[in-house]
This record gives sequence, C-alpha cells and structure tokens, in this order.
Amino acid sequence: MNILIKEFNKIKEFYKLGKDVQLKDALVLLKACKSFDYKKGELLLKQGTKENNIYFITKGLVRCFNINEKGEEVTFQLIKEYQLVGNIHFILFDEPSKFNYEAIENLKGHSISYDTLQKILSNNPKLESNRKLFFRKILKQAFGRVDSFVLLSPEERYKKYIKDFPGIVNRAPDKHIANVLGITSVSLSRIRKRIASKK
Amino acid sequence: MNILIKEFNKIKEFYKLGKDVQLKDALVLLKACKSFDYKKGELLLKQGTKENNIYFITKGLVRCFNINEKGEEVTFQLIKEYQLVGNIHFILFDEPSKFNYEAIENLKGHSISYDTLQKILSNNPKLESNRKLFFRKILKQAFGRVDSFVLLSPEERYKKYIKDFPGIVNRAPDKHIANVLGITSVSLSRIRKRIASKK
DNA sequence: TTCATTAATTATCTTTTGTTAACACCATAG
DNA sequence: CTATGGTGTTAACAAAAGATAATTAATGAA
Repeated sequence: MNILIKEFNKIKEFYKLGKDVQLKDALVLLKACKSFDYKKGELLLKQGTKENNIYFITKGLVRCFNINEKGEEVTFQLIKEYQLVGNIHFILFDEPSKFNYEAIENLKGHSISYDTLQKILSNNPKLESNRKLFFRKILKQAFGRVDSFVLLSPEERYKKYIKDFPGIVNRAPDKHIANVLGITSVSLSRIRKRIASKK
Repeated sequence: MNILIKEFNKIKEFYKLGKDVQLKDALVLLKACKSFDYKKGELLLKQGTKENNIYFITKGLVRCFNINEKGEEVTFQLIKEYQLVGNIHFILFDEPSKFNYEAIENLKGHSISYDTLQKILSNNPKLESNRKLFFRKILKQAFGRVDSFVLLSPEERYKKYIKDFPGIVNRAPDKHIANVLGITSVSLSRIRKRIASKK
C-alpha cells in the first residue's frame, strides 16, 4: 500500500494533476489495471498497429523508436518510471502507431486498455477533469522540444537534456540519446569531450 | 455571407472538425467576435503578457517570435489564413506568453476573448466536443515538427516545409523561414542553391 | 525619381557535424 | 578462460553549417 501511495504521488507530480484528485480516485483505476512485468528487450507496443494498451511505468526505462524506410532504428524518446506509455498516434489521431516501445531495462507497472480507461473516466468526473492535464503535459513537452531545436545548438540541447531528464543519460546507450537530440553518437561523444575540456 | 461560409469551411478543414458542426454553430461564435484589421508590422500579442485574445485569421500572415536574452528575434512559427492565433502559453499552461505575434502582411479576421469563448463553448455541446480537435491538431503539428528535427537533415526539413506549407516561403523573409527550420539564413540560401543545382 | 533600408546572395574562413572505420572496454555466454 | 557482441571513444576525411563581411537586389519613403 505504501508503494501505491508513492507511485500515485509521483504520477500526480509528473503530470501536475489537480490537488482534488485523491488516492481513492486513483485506486478505482488501479483496480482495473493488470500488473505487468517485461524483460529487457521486450516490446510493449509495435509500430504500425492500433494496439490500445496504456502502461503506467513504475520501474524501468522504455525506448520509443521508429524504423524508417531504410530499416534504421531512430529513437524518438526515452520514458522513465512514473510516466505513461501509450500508442499516441492511435489514441490521439486514430492512426497506426509510428513507434515501437521497447523495454530497455526490466519493467514493472500497471496496464489498462484505453477503452476501459475511457469508461472509468467517463464515470468519474474528478478523474475526467484531469484528463486534459495529461495532454497538456504532453503538449508542453513537445513544445519545449521544438523550442530546443529552434533556439539551441546541439551542445546546448544536450546540456538541457541532462538537466531536464537527470539520470537518463546514464541508463540508455549513447546512440539512443543522440537520436533524441537529433545528432549522431559520434557527435555526442565529441560534445561531451568539449564540455569536459571547458571545465 | 458567402465569405463566412468559405471561412468556416476552411477552418473546419484545417482543424479537421467533426461533420456534425454546422455553420449555424459557428455563427454563434462569430456573433461574439469582433472584426479586426491590423497593418503590417503591428503586434497582436506581446511576449511576457497574459493577454487572452484569440484571433481567427482570414487574410494575411502572422509571425510568432521570441526575443531571447541576447535581444535577438527568433521566429518560431508562421501562421497563415484560416488558422487560429492565441497566447498558447497562457491558455494552456497559465504562463506569460513566450512569443510575440506580429502581422507581417496586412491582416483581417475575427477575434474573441478566451473567457467569452469558454462561456460559449460550455453552452454549446457540439462546439465543446470539438475543442479537443483543436488541441489535437496543435499537438500533431508539434509532434510532426519534432519528428522533422530528429529524422531529417536541414535540407530535407526545408523540402518538407515547402511541401507542408506551400506558399509561405514566398510570403515571408528568408531569415524567418530559416529560424523556423532551426538554421541560419545563409545556410538556407546555400540549401536552395544546392537543390537547384541537383536538378 | 532618388536615397536609405532591408533582404538575399556570395565569398571566405572557422567550427561543427556526418560518415566510416579502427580500437579499446565491458559484459556475458559458452 | 576465451570468444563474441554491444558500446563508447578516437581518428581521418568530406560535407555542411555558422560567423562575418562584402556585394547585389529589392523595397519603401521622401
């Protein structure tokens, strides 16, 4: 139970949910969830599908990546504990997913189908009114990211990333971090060297 | 009246509004709007404020830009007719605007305060249910833009831009386009030359 | 029209990035 | 233990981008 409270508070903090939402509201949701347990390397969601599971990650790291026409894997985002993983292109735009979601650490958490989630939300005004806060958070992240591409150099972008997402850099391979920053892993390595030599 | 129908259909098309929304629903909104007329160079919204006007552009081009700590203007986005202009940082995140919005062509359109808009929407379920479609569109644009930075080179990004936003390139100065693409205007000029020489 | 401003292109030079390949390091399976 | 595969760093070269400045073109106001 203590664990649940901790999980709930972390999620609430990350998505900046309203103060009116209490643990008991979240418990309604949690009851409808299944616990999951993925091993490193397993796929949660596959590109091109319309799978509609939502995953609350409580432990581990997920890599969201696209396989392009050349067959290359390009990592779009890294998602750590107390965040949600879902097939955003399907849920928001009713399109097949553009991304694969892969566990790059062993994962634990709770999952629920989006349909079930919808039903629960529509029966619970307090939760429903917080739905937009999730989208707000996602939108804010996306805006901040565009910002960082328009306004910052790759080096500055890297500095911002380690500030905004502390810890991630030590948990994921450089090539994935590099993708997220829109550069190559070789360039990332040089940027790191440059930063180190300046100090 | 014909003009109104045309405007309405364009907005509906751009934001992919539901088929159930009819002109008569939109007219409720339009009645509450004021017509505006800005001259080239005038500012619609100022950075750092919490102004809450929403503008439906029906003619002209708007530049959304940030003035950074060095006093430089960095253009974030260019917005053409049949789109909405609003203080997104305020409306979505309750923060002061990060952007100035400037007419870079003479502008015409309809404006309304966000407060009034809220009231009308909450009294009109059909419109209300389409509210999320606006945010969906904005989110999709933001996602697509992050995509283009992660997946594409500046040259490819430029090509995608002229494809996705035809006409804009001929209406705005290069330096603004370059900002939007995250490059310098000199670099943009070279990219153009490179593309031309390949053909 | 002319003059003054602003914008776009070009040139030069420096810096950064991409690409490819080599190498060292580490973990892990056999 | 060695062999293997994955990962991070480094090197070398080519391509592209940034910075700055000069030149040309376009724009607008007097």
